[in-house]
Amino acid sequence: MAKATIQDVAKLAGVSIKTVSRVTNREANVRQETRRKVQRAAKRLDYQPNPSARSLAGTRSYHVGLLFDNLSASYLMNIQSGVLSTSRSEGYDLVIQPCDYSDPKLVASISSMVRSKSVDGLILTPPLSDMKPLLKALDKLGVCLALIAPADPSNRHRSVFTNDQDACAEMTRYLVSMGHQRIGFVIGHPDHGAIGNRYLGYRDGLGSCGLKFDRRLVKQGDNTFESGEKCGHRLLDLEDPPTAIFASNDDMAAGVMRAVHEMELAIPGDVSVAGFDDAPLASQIWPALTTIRQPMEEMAVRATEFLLRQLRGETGENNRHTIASTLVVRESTGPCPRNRG
Amino acid sequence: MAKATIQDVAKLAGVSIKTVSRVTNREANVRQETRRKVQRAAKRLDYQPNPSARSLAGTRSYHVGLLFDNLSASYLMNIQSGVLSTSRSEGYDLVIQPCDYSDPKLVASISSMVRSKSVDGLILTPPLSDMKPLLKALDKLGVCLALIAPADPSNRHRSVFTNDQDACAEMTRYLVSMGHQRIGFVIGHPDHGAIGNRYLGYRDGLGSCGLKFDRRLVKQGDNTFESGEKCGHRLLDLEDPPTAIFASNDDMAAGVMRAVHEMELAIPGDVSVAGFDDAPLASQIWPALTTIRQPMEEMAVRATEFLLRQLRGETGENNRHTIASTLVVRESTGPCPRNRG
DNA sequence: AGTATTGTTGACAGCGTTGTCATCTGTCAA
DNA sequence: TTGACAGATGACAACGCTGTCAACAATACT
Repeated sequence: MAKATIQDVAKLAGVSIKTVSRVTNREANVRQETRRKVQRAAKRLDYQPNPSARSLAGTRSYHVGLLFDNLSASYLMNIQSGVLSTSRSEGYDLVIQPCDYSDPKLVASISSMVRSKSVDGLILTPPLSDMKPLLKALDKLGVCLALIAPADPSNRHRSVFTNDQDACAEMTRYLVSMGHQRIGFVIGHPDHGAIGNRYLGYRDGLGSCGLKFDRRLVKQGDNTFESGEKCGHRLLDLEDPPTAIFASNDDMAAGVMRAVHEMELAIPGDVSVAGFDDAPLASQIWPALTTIRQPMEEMAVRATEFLLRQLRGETGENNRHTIASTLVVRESTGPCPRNRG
Repeated sequence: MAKATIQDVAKLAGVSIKTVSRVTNREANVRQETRRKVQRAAKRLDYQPNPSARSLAGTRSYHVGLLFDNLSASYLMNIQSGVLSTSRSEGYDLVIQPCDYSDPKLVASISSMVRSKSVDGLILTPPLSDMKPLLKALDKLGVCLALIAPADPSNRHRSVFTNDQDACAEMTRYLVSMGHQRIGFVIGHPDHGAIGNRYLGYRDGLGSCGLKFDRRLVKQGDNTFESGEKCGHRLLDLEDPPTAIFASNDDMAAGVMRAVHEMELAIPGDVSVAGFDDAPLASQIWPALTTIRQPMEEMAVRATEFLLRQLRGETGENNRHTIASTLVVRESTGPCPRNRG
């Protein structure tokens, strides 16, 4: 009942261990018949290559790393789940590395981790996917990279994007279609790349509806609930407050909702609130949040596929993949009060 | 700049590789002076033992596994974070394994995973930590185990508990102290062990306040938001509905809150709502949820320490560790309406 | 027919570490 | 002084696999 090794399979199949190795690694130049013989033997013995031996002998570690900054971000579990299932299914193992993006020694500590764990490739989530010095250092180390939602669609690295900008333009147009003329916006963390595109989408949306952009209706948040609450208050305290507020993520939108409640205003009766992400929170809050669903897990799957393809040496022609985010209308948005009966 | 190996260290220190190995593994019978010489050399070369070589040559894999059932549970990130940092700091690596506890082939698939990844030890979260057949199978495989929040405090495995029962009794007494006489309760998923203790605590609390227990005020949920909403409606539809509802976790409490909102009742004006966990949701919802804070990350740290100690062969006298959960009063609970002005 | 080319297979040497066993040193009792 | 013994160190064979290279078979081209 001891674990079967490559030797056992070779003996049972009547070939050399090297041939078994070839079959296991899907190498070319093995006769169909031989291949099948080996596969049957492997199956009968429930053979599973020893990862340690593989990485010790070979040049690859069969590890991919997932780097993320903020443990508490609600979407991380989804990303992790996508990366995990995809890499596992291709025989790779996942090494998880939380890190602090504000740490001045970040590049050094990640580099050292990459070397000591010897990962073949790395998947970066925002805001790490935007840190040029980090990317450069990792390139130099020779690790393959795949980026999730970087701000800048440079072609140097394989990246997965969502159409943040278009989706936000759509959300804005939707709000306008409900009669809102003064729409507040809460910007996300400035270092968190792709989230900046949401602001651009907001402006696009305003523009395409012929509404003039008003700088006073835009406040700077930092992706946290607390910052959303603060910005919400600042917007509602304006002389001519907005009738709708669009926040760059759901956490901040929830913060805005709290501000609205604290002012004893009704949602969406007095103020409509919209978010972005479709975090679990969005549907569990009252009233349920109108938001934009970003298929995080799918993005992670795509990014991992990108990475693995690259590790296999396949030179895909396309380095970028865009995944559509979609508007989800729930209860937190409604007609503009001034336009109602 | 290539990675230093044990050979390099041995040469620099002027000893054999075996001695370096002894020092690295803190083995006995090495002269102080020799030990120091080796340590200096290792430091100078930034030597880090190759994990693959270690596990290939030795009997241990330096991997601990984390098994969990439900990817979406909000506390998983915290658990993972605790396990990760603790095991990493002791030179162990983490292998994550999401699984489906309702899968009839669960035991088989986990066993095979344990063998193929060859983990030295495993940390189980609910409801996996309660599945006797699984525990038995893993015991037979010879893996060390540490359980997080199992229902049954058997002494066979090292486990970490919270005082769910006491904390819930306290919450119940708190609600009674606010004048509530009819307190509804939403039970958690029946397979999710420790959560059952919360129901016991609720009954304890009622008892210690001299309130009679009313079976009609108790509804069975399954830990999800949706089940909380459903139970909330069933409770509020009673002829003599409760003035406070205590749900076994925050997700269900949020569901109850939605039900209350849908009935156009005020929180806590008409109905008080309380939860358990102190998930992020609890403080981001309006009104912020009164709940019980369960220090998940700390539990994970303790469980991991347990496991690592066991792997090191230290036979601790105590196999159990209890961590205190604490009441967090926020805005969703208030005086009973009938008792007010 | 002979030669070059391509496809298929195996022998064997590592990869960096630990486990086993042998060797060497020094200490202590007889 | 000798022998016994524990402590300290090293030589060397694994561990299970991949990479390299050589050998051979089959096919295509002169």
